[in-house]
Amino acid sequence: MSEPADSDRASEHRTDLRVQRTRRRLGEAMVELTLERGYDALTIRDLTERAEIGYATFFRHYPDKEALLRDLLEEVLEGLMERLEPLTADADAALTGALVFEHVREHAPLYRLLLASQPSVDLLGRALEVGAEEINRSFDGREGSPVPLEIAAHHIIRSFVALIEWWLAHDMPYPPETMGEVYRALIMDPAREVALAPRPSRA
Amino acid sequence: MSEPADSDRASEHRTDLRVQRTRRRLGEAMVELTLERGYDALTIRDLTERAEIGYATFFRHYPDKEALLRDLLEEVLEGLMERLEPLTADADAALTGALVFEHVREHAPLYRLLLASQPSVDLLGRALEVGAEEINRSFDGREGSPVPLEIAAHHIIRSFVALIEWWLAHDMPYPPETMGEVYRALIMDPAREVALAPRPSRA
Amino acid sequence: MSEPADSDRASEHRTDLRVQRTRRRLGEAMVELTLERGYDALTIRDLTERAEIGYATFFRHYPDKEALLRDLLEEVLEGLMERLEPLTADADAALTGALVFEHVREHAPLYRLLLASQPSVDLLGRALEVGAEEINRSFDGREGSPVPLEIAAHHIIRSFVALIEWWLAHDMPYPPETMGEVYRALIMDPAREVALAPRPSRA
Amino acid sequence: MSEPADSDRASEHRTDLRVQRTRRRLGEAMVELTLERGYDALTIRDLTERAEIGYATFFRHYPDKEALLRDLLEEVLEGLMERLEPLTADADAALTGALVFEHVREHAPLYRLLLASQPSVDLLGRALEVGAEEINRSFDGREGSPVPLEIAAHHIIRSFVALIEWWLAHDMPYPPETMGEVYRALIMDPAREVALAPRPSRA
DNA sequence: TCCTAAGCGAGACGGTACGTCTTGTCTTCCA
DNA sequence: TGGAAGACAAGACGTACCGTCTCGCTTAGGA
Repeated sequence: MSEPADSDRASEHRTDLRVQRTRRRLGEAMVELTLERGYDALTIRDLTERAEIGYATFFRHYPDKEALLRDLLEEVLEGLMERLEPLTADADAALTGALVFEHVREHAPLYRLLLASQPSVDLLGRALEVGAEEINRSFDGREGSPVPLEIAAHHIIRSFVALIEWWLAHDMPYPPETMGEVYRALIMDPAREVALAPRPSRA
Repeated sequence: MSEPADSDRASEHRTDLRVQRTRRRLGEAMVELTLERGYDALTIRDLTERAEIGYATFFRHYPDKEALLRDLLEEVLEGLMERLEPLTADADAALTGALVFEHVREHAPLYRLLLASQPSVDLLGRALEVGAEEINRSFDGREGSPVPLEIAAHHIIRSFVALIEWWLAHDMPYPPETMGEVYRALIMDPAREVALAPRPSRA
Repeated sequence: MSEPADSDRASEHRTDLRVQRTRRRLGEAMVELTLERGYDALTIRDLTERAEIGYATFFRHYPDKEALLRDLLEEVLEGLMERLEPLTADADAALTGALVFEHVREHAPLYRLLLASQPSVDLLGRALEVGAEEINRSFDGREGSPVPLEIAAHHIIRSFVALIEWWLAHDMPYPPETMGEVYRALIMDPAREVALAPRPSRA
Repeated sequence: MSEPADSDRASEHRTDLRVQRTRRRLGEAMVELTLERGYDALTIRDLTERAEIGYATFFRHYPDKEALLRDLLEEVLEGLMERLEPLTADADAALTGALVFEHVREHAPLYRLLLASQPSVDLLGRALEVGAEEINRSFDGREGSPVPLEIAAHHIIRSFVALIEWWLAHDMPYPPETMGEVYRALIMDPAREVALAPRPSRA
């Protein structure tokens, strides 16, 4: 159940079992090697040797290293974005935050990959800008305050990710629920208070 | 006058004026090209061509691309660290924060370079860990709270940098003083409250 | 009816009509493409595309490009060798020569293929050495002369082929009979005179 | 004295001693390996390994394998063409022929290379067509005969080369003078007689 | 007439060579 | 004599081709 849908990754070759096996091996090699030696230092030859496939075969599946990375992260990034959406003004921050941390824990290797490869290919960054914009809209129309709204939105998203990074780097020492509380206390509640003067009652 | 102390950068060639000229040109080329095309995409050949020096000459001054980067950023990173130190529990957050933003504005190109090259060579990251540790120590001994101290320290540092990033990316639309206030309201005050004293019960 | 005996070409697949069709198409593609672009430049993919058969199917019939070539040329080479045999010392050179040119004209495409592929796969060369040896034997025992017999034999064969090459390259501008005469006058008669009898002193 | 002018081979790099060394090594490797395994079978990697230079270095000197071949053969082909020119109707065939065989003997390895690479890159063939045309012109205006002039010219050139081929393949068993006589007796005199009815007196 | 063996198209795959590009070292040349 | 120019080794990249293989579909030709 943890790897249910290998089916929809890339556009072609969907049916052949060999194709799935090759791509799975490449993905595993990518995760392992990126965490061992860093994304940039990886050679395509390294990947194919670790995956035990032919060198040229790599290019039959992906045009370059980054394409494989995207393919691997696409799914988890979508999952993250879905769970980030509810971070609107009114939702229960601790709860929705905890759900994100749960998701991170379930896909820890891919999240580590996402963060380790961030520098070269800023997949995360571009996704987060979308997220920030969304929060910006959801807050919009509320009463102003000393802190501009767009700054608050950006702050929420970036600080959240920094929290995730810290959590993974320290091997998830607290449960997702605790991290959700931390998120609410340290990030979401202050942002609400400061960017939207009267904090909406959570009933 | 603006760049008086070229003296201590690298180990050799200290006296020759040509050496200073060569390094200055390389530094300028690095800043320009990194902002144009990204740090990773830069070739040493690109740098030497833009700087109008011989290809091999580069290696007489720096062992690789990263060494040039370090040389350029060393100074500004030190300046940043100095201004980050006062961010202890009791200092006036808005004021000390504003000083940091002032420093950023004065060295905007180098800060852009610092942030643009962040992925590949995490100079900033390692510096910030030191900063976080420092904050951690300055907070230490205080009374506990729902948010672990180390998380709060990490959060303060990272969120601050994210704020700087946003400010630079949006071409510094607010004055440093305003940004200092934002920093205090959005980051420092909440962190103090939540990590150093039992938050008032919300029930 | 024009190609009745496709039966003995290769060892297997003898009965199936589809096999014969596939091989015929490959042969035609080989002839066309070699004359268009040269034997060496041909890709097996080119052949199968022109022949409108599957790529892998090629290898079900021939282990490599050269095997197809051999298969195509085997028959015509045998025909050539048969017609070269009578070129002994005493036969009527003009007549037997003309028979060879007739054979060339009848199988002009294959002879062009033979000559165009000569460099890479010296089928012709090895066949001709056999021919030269045969002539050598047929001349043997005759009286010596200023020109060593083995040289004369080699000369007869090679010059003959050069004549054929010229004739094909210029689109057979003379009838086989004329070429037979040319062969006799330019090659065979002089060789006889010079290798078999003491040439009259020119002093 | 046998290899006096390495200086003018290709267009650039003329002065550097390293360049000359590299090219000399590549040339030697080309000659050795072509005679060992054939021109077509040669890999650029083979050449660079035998020459003990880096793989990529090859391409700094020649765009491909054929360019190296041309560079090597340019000089000797010119020498051959010069010595082929005097083969006009009136020159002393045995003498001028002998000069060609001398040239071949002096540059035997390069001539072997020329003949071994003939298939793929018909340097020789194209040169010889020029030679044949020249002979054609020099004969022209003479009285006709049963053998068309253009055929005779082609025959002279091709048969001569076939003679050279035989001589090299059999390790030059006769001296150049003898081969010059053979050439006159087997090729030139008959061609004169048959293509230009009254042979011009040589006195 | 059916049914079984085969030929066949499609295409994934491992492997190898190519020609290009970049890095860092080292040598040659020149001012 | 010291710095600029650039040749060089090493090796990654992405492309092209070869020859092998497996999977299903179709079809020939014997029962």
